Order: sequence, then structure tokens, then C-alpha cells
Amino acid sequence: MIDLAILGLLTEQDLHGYELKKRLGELLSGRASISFGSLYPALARLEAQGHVKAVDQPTAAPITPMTGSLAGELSAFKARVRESSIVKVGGRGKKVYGITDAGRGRLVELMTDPDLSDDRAFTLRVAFARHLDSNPRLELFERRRTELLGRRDALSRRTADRRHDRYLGALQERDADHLANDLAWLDRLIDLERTPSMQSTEEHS
Amino acid sequence: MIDLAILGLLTEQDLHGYELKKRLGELLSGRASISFGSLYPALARLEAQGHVKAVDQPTAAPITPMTGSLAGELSAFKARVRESSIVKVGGRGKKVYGITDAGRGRLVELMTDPDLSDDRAFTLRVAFARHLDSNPRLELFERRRTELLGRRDALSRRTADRRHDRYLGALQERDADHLANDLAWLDRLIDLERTPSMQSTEEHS
DNA sequence: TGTTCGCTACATCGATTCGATACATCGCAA
DNA sequence: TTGCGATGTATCGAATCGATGTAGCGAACA
Repeated sequence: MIDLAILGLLTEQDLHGYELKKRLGELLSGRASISFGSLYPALARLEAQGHVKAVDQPTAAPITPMTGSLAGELSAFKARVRESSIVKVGGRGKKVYGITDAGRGRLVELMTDPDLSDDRAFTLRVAFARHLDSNPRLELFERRRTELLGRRDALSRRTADRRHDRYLGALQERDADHLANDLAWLDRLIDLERTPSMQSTEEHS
Repeated sequence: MIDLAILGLLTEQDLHGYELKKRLGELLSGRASISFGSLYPALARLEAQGHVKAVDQPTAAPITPMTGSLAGELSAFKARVRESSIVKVGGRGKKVYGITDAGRGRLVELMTDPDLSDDRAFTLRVAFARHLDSNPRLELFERRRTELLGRRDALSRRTADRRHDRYLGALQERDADHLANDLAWLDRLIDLERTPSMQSTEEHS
């Protein structure tokens, strides 16, 4: 779900397409990046639906606009733009997108979608979990836990009838390890969520 | 790469579309199944390329073909077909596919493809690893190991500059665990491959 | 000075894949 | 016999990918 990725990122900061792609690549640790061939159509779709809209200035630090149009003034303006925000965002390129109220609503929908079978989508939801209230967040984790338990059962049931070769067996072993790993990890997250210590989740620094 | 999945499965037994989908679902433990919308076009493509071809009988047990065309004869034929092999394969449905020599060549190409970045494709290659010679198989594992080491480095480098929130951090932790897990698993596989004990990999059965 | 290179940025192309759906046939049970 | 669920092939539109094409810009270098 590319919409989830886009809306989640735009919740934190207005961005243009290229930056979106880069951020997402970092967020998901290299793998599971998105391609331009899906990004730009998705942005157009979201804009048509009113979930995002093009803005002319990055929100981070409003830049004093150009007054004249002389060459010297121009380059000074560019320099101001370039250094205005922590990372360069919408330097010269066009089309900086921001999220709308409708988009924020849509994001909540996507975050609380009952389908937990898509691993990539779940990863994205965790990445944006701070935008979720404590309650649905906890529910997200617990429903994911149920999903993983189901997979583990299915896997162990499949392991029963084995006339596999060595490599099939190794794959199942790897799956089981991953599953156990993820479950332990989820349990840790759930515990952290339940203990009311440190409610300040270093809110949007 | 759906071609890899199809050719790999057909190497072991002639199958029709529906069976292919089921087998693949089992093979990959539920997740990562393929859809009909990609399966049938892929089969048509592979047939056009000469990598698979439609066969009229499942290989398992050749069935005496129909001689007449009377209704009684027909149902008897169907019954014979249905009970001819261990699992029902091509029961009444048409289009049982088998792999060709060209297809086998293509499979080797896909199995030894240098791109190890696609996790799904790598999993499939391991699942069909028994069809590979010992040498390219070992190489497959070792190149995958290099790939994973690269990811781990990238990840730890990214962990350095952290102003993440709690959930981002948790995701990175999970990735690191998975990576360590996979590397240990791969090392075990490589060790097994290197020790010349038990060269009989319970060949095709 | 200008020229070349690489990065940023937007955009589109064809091919692949997905998810849904349609439409038959079969086996089985109410 | 009727109706339902599993089997089976097939196609549709939408989503996505990977490749490629464009430009502008800054830095390096002759």
C-alpha cells in the first residue's frame, strides 16, 4: 500500500516525490523502496482524491519570497531556499506535496485496517505508529500477534507431514525462527505499550 | 519471478495451473502465493517461449487413452484419469503442463542469476536447490551471504545517526535480528554443503 | 571560459503482477 | 434434485515495477 507510505511521510513534513522515495528507502532499510512508476501515479491519484495537495513552500521554515527578478537576487534566493531547512526539501524542483485533513483521515483508516497479512504494510504501520493513539496502536500490535500465531500453527502443522528434502526443511526452520523472533519482538513492544512509564514518546521532535 | 516458481515445480512433476498455485502456496508456507491473474499469462508466455508445453497425460502413470466416444466410455475414462496418480493431477480439467529441455536450461539460468537482492526469489531458489549442482549451489549461498553482510553494514551505518522515535528503533532492531538470524542460518547451510558427508541428498523423491 | 560529469527531480513507457470476478464442472449431501 | 462447495480455466482493470527519457544545477577540471 503505497498510499500508506506517502500519507505517513507527509504527516511529518511536506515533501516532493524524489524526497518521498528517498525517505521511504531509508525508513525501510533499503529494501522495499518504491519506484517512480508507482510513486507519481499514486501522488496524482491521492491529489485527485483530495488526500494530498500541492503546496508552494515547505512548511519547515517559510522563506521570504523573491521581490525582484535580477540574477543576483535569484541566486541569493536559491541559497536561502537551500539552507532554509535541515534537509533540502523542494530546493528548486516543483511539486511539494502536503497532506490534507481528508488525507489524515485516510491515513487513520489505513493504519487501523483489519488486514494484517501484508508484512510490508505492517512494517509501515509500525514506522508511523507514533501518529496513532495509544489504544488502536496496542490493538494493532495484538492483532498482528494473532496473525503470527496463526502462521506458526499453520507452519508446524505443515512440518508434521514431511517428506521434504534438506533444503525445504531448512526453509521451514528459517521461517519458524523468524516467526519466533517476531513474536518475541512483538511481545516486547506490547509490554512497552502497556507499562504507563514515560508517556512522552518524544513527540514529533 | 513467477517463471522460476513454475519451472521449478514442473521439474519435479507435470502439473496444471490450479495445482501449481496450490503447491506454491504450500512450498512458501502460505504467504507469497501467486494469483491466477499472473499464473495463466505466465504459463502462456512460457509455452510461447517453448519452456513448457501442454501434455495430455500426467507423467506419474500413463493412462490408456479413449478409443470410442460413447458416454459410458467417457466416464470410465475420467475415472481412470482421476485415480491414475497419487494426487489428482489433471483430473477433468485440461492443460497439464510439462517442462521442456529449453525450460530446464532457463531454470538453471534463473537459479544462477547474479541478482540476490530479491528475498522471494532467493527463497524459491533454495526450495529448488536440489536441482542444482553442488558447485553453483554453494556459490548461491555464499553470494547471498555477501548480500546479507552488505545489508547489515548498511543497517548499522544507518543506526549510527539516530534521532528516531521508539518505533523506528524497534523496527531497526527487528531487522538486525532477522539479519543475524539469516546469516547464522546461511552459515549452517554452507557448512552442510562443504562437509562431504552424506552426498546422497535423498535424490528426487 | 566552457565542458563534462553526476546528482536532483519529474515524468512516462511497457511488462508484470495482483485481486476480483466470471463461468463452467464435479462430488456430495440435504 | 437441488443446491453448495471445491476444482479448474480464464480475463479484466488497476497497481506496481524497472527502465528510460528529459532537464537543471553544481562541482571539477582543462
